[in-house]
Amino acid sequence: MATLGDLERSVMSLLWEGDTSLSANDVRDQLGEDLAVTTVLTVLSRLEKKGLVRRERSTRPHRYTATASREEHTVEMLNEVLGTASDREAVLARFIGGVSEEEAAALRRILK
Amino acid sequence: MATLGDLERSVMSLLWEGDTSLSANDVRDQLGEDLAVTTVLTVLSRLEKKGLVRRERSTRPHRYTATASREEHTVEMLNEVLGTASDREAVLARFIGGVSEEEAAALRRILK
DNA sequence: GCCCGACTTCTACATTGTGTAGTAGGACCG
DNA sequence: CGGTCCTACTACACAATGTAGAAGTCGGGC
Repeated sequence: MATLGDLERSVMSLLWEGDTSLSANDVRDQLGEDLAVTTVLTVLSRLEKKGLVRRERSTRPHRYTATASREEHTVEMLNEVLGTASDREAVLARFIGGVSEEEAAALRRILK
Repeated sequence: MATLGDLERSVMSLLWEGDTSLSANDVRDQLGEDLAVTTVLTVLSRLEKKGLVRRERSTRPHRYTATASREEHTVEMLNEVLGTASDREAVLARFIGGVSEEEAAALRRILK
């Protein structure tokens, strides 16, 4: 399971928000908290190991980017959760039954 | 986040499967592994604290039941994940776009 | 070619969640 | 009253995460 800690999530948010790649220092600056750069580097390494982040090693301050968009990642999570269901259709039915009317309309369009 | 460990998940499976409430001993017996009852009790307590399990304290071997069905729980998880999305519709679109044709048909029916 | 400063890697420690279980205490049955 | 059954409390190991210092490396200026 790719469960993220608070700091990891914050870092991913930054990488998902901006469309440019960031260096460890960029990340540290953009996070509100006052962290050591090594802390950020550790987190980035862990995220890389988890496959959520790609690291450009050829440039000298290495630059980091998310391997998938936030939406793609969220969909992966959804599918992971749905994968644990014994009765997928029952779960989908309830889940979809719970979305707003607007969203339901959008879904009808998509399913056409 | 209500993320479950392996043993916790196994116990929840038992409680979700059978429709009767179970005592700690029942759970221990029905799990394949050879665990101490105290282990099972610890896990059940933690699940209770997480709100996944209800404990009947009035009977002498306390009896345990899941507070929600497996499907309900899965839907909760899905909503939790969806809640982290910035663009819900985009996520839903991708997610729903990925289900099988059969499931899509079922969803169309539900959305009517 | 060599050194300095920036950058990365390695190592480390605290905290928390989970698996696992022993031990002690309360209630009941005989 | 003693044994049995059950629960509560306590404990410990292991992994994940937040946090950072110390040590190593690399590129650019001299």
